[in-house]
Amino acid sequence: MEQKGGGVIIEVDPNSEVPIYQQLRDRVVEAIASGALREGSPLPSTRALATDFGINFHTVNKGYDLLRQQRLLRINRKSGAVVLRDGNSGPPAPEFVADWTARATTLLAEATAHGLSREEVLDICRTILTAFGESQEESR
Amino acid sequence: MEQKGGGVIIEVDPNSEVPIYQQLRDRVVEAIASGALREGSPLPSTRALATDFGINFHTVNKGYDLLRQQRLLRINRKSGAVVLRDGNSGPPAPEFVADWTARATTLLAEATAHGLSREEVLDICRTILTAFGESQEESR
Amino acid sequence: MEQKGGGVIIEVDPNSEVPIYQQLRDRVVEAIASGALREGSPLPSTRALATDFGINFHTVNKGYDLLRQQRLLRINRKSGAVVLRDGNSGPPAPEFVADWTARATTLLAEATAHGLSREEVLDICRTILTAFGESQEESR
Amino acid sequence: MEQKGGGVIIEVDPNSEVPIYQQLRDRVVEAIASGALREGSPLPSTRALATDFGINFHTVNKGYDLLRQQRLLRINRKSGAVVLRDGNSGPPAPEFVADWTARATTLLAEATAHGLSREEVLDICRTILTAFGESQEESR
DNA sequence: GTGGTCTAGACCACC
DNA sequence: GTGGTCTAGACCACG
Repeated sequence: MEQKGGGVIIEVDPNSEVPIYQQLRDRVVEAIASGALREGSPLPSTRALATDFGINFHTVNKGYDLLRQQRLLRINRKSGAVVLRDGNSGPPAPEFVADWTARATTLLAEATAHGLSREEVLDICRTILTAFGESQEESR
Repeated sequence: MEQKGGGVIIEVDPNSEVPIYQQLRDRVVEAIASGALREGSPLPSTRALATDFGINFHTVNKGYDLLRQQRLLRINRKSGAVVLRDGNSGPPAPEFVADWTARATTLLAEATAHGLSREEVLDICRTILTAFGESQEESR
Repeated sequence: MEQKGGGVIIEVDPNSEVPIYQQLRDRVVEAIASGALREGSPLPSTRALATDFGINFHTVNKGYDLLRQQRLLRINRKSGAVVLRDGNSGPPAPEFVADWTARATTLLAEATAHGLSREEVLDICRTILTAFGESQEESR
Repeated sequence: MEQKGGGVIIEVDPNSEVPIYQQLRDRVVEAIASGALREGSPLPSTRALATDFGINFHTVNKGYDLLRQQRLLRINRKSGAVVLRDGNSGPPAPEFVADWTARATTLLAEATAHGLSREEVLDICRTILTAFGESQEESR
């Protein structure tokens, strides 16, 4: 999956533990967060992306469907898949925040239990979020 | 699963879509992060916890096994399951940090894509981590 | 478990003191080392292999799971179990080498303590490794 | 467990995955291979070693028993545990060689499957065996 | 009484 | 059809 400029945005690892459709979803979410994809950006057709990755197009379909369920993607028969929202499209739904907080709690607990200090965890998070922000600047 | 003081530490929802053994793992990790469980703390025997939750002991076994794989639990034939480390047991393995950071990237991307600002995300993380810290204070 | 050519690759002894799922893991590892199984080779479905061996499919599952944990097997819902790597799939992870060396130290110490000389031990190792290499040649 | 010279020979890690009695056995075998312990060398009494390690003396007993089963240790009520043989006490029993070769096959297969080449494996084995030999020189 | 192993059989989700 | 999950119940080794 490539950008107009030629930079490859998305890659998946067929040998990874995590299912391919899940990887696809994750990479698209990250691309939206980093600004590489924005509200209204078109995504490749499922078949095009499937041949691109050398995977079954049902797998791509499933990944897209996950994104649709999360209100990040709109899928039309004629216009294909279009990014439905990005970081600048307004505040999140309250139920999303609740669900996300629960999942964040588990993830942060894992870091804490393994010995990362409060400040180390926050530093990592800051670094990740800053990287998103900088990419957004660039892509404007 | 209860503490000496009588407070229930861990609960599991058999109707959730996330597997029971996974929930068990998550709750134990959170209990370690919050200080409710510490290095050396004994966990209930698989059979005892199973009857406690009204689930099969194999399910408990699988959850405990996940924690063992993550080096958070030691399982002995005689002494049962014992917490192997907590937040004060020293720094994490480098591989863990790398893996955790990758997972955190995806989770933070999700928040960003849905419209949470950098500061909002950091505030939520701070709140969660502070709650862990305060619980640890209490349990001293 | 058989090959196309008809040769039986894997056998398991239900009366051994070593657990069946462990035997299964060991035999698969040896089959990969000898070239009988290669990167991409499909393994029988858990249920099929179970009836083949006259054992329960949960036991096969556990053996397959061990191989998955060691990054030797990929398990998909649709394509079943597939060998993830073999001797020609690139160098090992450093952690693996460290862990393996520790285990090899104990095993070689055992031979030395029982009176096998340095050269005798190396000869046995050479013979085993050569047998692996020859099988790989044949299966090309 | 210490030598006359003061050097600690044996240490066990209570937090390891591998059972303590197994670690004890492994360390004793390695000590014999390296020449730190020789035919006739006395081992500490089970109770002394147990208090030394801060473990149950039954655990030490079990470790010693494994060594007795392998004809490496003789246990008398009055004279305590004595090393029964070392690398210079003559050739091994044929059945030991057969059993050892089978276990070595599995271990070497693991290395091969993970990508270590024949020569790399042999180099590691040579290094380990050389380290044993050099220690034996020193301890003469 | 503990965990470890194995069997048997059920239902689910996915493709 | 596949694997994933859960339940139920059995026997063993260990301590």
